[in-house]
Amino acid sequence: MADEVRVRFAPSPTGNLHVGGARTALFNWLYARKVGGKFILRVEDTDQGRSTLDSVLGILKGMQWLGLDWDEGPEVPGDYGPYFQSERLDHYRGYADQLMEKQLVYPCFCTPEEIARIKDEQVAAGNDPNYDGRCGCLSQDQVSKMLGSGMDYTIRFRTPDTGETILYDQIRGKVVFRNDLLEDFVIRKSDGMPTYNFAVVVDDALMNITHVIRGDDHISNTPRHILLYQALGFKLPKFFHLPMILGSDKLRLSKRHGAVSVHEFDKMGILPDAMLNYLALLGWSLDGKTEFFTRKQLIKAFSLKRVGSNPAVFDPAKLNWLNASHFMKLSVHDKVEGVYDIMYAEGMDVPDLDEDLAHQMGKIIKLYGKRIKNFPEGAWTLKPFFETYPEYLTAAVTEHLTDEPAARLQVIADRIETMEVFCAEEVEDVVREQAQEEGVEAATIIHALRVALLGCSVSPDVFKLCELMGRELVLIRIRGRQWSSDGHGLKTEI
RNA sequence: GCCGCAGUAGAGGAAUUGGCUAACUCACCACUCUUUCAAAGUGGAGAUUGCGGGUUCAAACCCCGCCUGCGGUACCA
Repeated sequence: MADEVRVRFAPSPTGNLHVGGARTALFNWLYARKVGGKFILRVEDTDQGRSTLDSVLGILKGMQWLGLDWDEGPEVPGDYGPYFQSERLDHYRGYADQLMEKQLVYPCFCTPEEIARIKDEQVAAGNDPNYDGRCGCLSQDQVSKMLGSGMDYTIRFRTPDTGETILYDQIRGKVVFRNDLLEDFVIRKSDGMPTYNFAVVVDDALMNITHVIRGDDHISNTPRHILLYQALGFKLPKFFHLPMILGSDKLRLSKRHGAVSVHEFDKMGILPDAMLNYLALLGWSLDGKTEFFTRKQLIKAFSLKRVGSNPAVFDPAKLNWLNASHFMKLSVHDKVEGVYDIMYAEGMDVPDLDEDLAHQMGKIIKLYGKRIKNFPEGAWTLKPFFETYPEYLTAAVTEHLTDEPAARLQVIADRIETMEVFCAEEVEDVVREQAQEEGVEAATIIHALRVALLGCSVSPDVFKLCELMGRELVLIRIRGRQWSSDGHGLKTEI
């Protein structure tokens, strides 16, 4: 099992699971599932000020919604736990001590203010604003004395002054960093917590992570990580730096661009599989042609070799299109359930979902076909079928339900009432006959009828609609109200 | 400022990695059919591959310079 692939997603709980994080998680998960490795979820909560339990819960929920199951992590015990960094302090302390013994790190007593001043001075002198490593030159005596006095201190890593650190990134290739440009960086904060740069390295090594797949915002931190791996005598994992996901203005994706956290997409009616599919297309492609993937197909097709290196703009329109493709593949049964859930959640007036209702809803959904592209749309589409009167759109009434056609509908209603068999074909016959008798286009009656029935001017075949609504409801809608011809919708209620 | 990454139609993104007219998808436009709408049919437009040089018979691809965006330069991750 020495060669087992182990990858991880390591979010910091400072907010909900967001598109960028979800994509990173997805690529790790896909790779693990593809090669039969392990996918680990680790919570990086070393920032005591910003980490919250709510965020942890939100992230777990987001992962679960997407169906990105982890093999080790919160709620899933494993051999490498705990999986919260705040519970792994002993490890960091142990390795920090080890480095201290080897003189590879040193305590730094400078306050943040002093550091800022040092850097300002350096800038003023025309140098790079790097910490000058002065505490690294303190004598043993001085150090013990200051330590004894109970002063706050951080621990800094002594970076080499010469040479280069080379990252062989599996996506970008060779990236060279000059060591003299790296300042002695902090590995432990004065509150005793490790910094990110230290904790990732210790944890990735201890958890036997073989492939580090993360956002490319970490690429500049990687030389620090490599130096730490070397200092600690750990074996280097393979690094993959994924391109960023940007907003429409090519700026880092944020709330300004609309929905960014996965639960918002859930609320919009995006299906988890569609979200996964779309996210996969951001930075990865199979052949540039295939765009639709089920979860299974994605696992099968995915390859880190086909991950690109240029940032991608998040396009909600394409997400919606892809979502509709996934939605269309759903069974009627699934659509009914999803639509019902939303109707219920939205407080629409629906009876309990029994077999009859499911059957009825299924028929409507089938009739609407591709017009319904997601659950919320379905809910709003079905709503009028469960009310006495729909909401009448003024524009629709004004256009199609003026006095004349409205009057014609009353005649139609009378004929509908007396017809022997109430069905689509019969209603259509009646409407067409009526149109012919009055010498008008059937379309004008059809349009009027549609608006009378639904309140809007868009729907599938009206006659089939009638059949689904049932004679009683159709009559109520035609006769129950009068419409104002001045364009202001309803005039009176009878 | 310094260091790093990236730049192919509006967006995603292909191009056997030096070789045909730079694919394909979304978005957009037009026309058609219809009972309105539609992811229904048909067609269309949109790219000096960021810019400028160079190497070559041949450059999206290699070399040099520049520009732009982003990231790092934190006791954030």
